[in-house]
Amino acid sequence: MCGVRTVLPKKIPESAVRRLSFYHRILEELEEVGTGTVSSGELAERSGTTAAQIRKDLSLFGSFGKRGLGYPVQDLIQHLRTILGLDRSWRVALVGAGRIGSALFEYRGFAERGFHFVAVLDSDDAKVGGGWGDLSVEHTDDLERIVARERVDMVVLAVPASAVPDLMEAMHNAGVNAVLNFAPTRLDVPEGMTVRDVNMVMELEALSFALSQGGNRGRSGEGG
Amino acid sequence: MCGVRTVLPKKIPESAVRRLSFYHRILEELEEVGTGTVSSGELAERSGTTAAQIRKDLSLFGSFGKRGLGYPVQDLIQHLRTILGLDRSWRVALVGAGRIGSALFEYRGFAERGFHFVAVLDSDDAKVGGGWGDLSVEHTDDLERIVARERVDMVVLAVPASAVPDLMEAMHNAGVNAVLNFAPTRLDVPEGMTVRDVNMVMELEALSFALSQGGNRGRSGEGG
DNA sequence: AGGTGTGAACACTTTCACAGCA
DNA sequence: TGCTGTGAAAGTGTTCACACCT
Repeated sequence: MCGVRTVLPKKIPESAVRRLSFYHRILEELEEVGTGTVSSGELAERSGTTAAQIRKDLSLFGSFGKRGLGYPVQDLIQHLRTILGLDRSWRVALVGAGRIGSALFEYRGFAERGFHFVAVLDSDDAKVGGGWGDLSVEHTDDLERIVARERVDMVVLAVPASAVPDLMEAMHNAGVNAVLNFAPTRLDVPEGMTVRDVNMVMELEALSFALSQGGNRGRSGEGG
Repeated sequence: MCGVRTVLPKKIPESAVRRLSFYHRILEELEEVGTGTVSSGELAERSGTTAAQIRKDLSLFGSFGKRGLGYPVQDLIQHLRTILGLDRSWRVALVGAGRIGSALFEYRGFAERGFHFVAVLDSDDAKVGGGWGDLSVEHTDDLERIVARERVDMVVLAVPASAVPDLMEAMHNAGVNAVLNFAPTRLDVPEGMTVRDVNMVMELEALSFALSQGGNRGRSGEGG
């Protein structure tokens, strides 16, 4: 009872979480190559941040390194998994069976990381009943029931902006408190729910801005 | 020569650009309803920020409002269009004709905003020659030629991570300096090129983190 | 020597508060 | 009076620098 522990009494910057997620990915690559230990300097080089940043980010959660040596790759991966909640699998419902929904549904990257689709919903009667892999499309009217039945942890929301408010309420009632939103609209987020927005048009507009303004060059991206 | 001008001698926070993009969208909705003037307070309410934030953001580019009144909706839209580079259309090449590429290609939201696909590229010979709308898929080996021929302004990059480095070099040589990257890897961005990353798995991991950590609730999203 | 962990300095963003114009 | 535009204050995130451990 005095090994390294994952403590968390501070508030964690949004940006730090994104970086941790990225470190995790890089560490997995290192593990595959058989690297046993890695220094913050080397991780920095590979992730495009600074060594200090990495040490700070990790120190938000505990002391995982050995002075003079660096971080043991396998241990650190395991710690990051625990921190990020990747040491379990997540049950995800896809709401919106359109083009984007379809692409997301078929994208293998999600399942690889432990995010599994357990239901597909749409409000279009013509789509309801259709087969998507092992699943068949159900009606959004039944959202609450489906969430309960499938023990849904998260929703991927790929519907038109106009459909969002009603669905938000339904999800809230159903006890869903994590949503990945592709609708180009600002959600009214109830207490206790976490929402992340992915808005590809806005990303293109940021590029358009950069090209138009001449300045503001170089990396400006984020991890949407 | 003393009307409102769009000045830009400062450096613009990344976050401000994203918000401007969002204000623009809201203003268009207001215009449709026939609103002539809007105050920073009202815009704040609709966009989920604060009035001060909005005034600061806009003041980075000029003085578009009238004291005691607010901002004239139509004028402000026009100004934002100019600032964001949305007063013209952009020629976009899609590199990577897989599932995600396909969904992006068929997504109407891009064209509505003036982003037009003018070429589709892939490295898979089986896909080359296939018809995508009016376009036919071309080989990534010809990237430089295609960029020149089609006067490509931006690339949407939807390829596996392993293909990225070579393509980055080709794009750089071709003079492309805006890339929307869907590959889950950190690009090495040459001077003068702007890259924005969209990484949906990382977004899910952020949700996973939020659910796991109990704390850190409420909106945490961004505009991907 | 080598590299972590961390308080303190710094830089950047957001919020406040108010002068000034319609 | 109402609301913008903006310096100054507060807050947040990043970088520095060094004590400390191996």
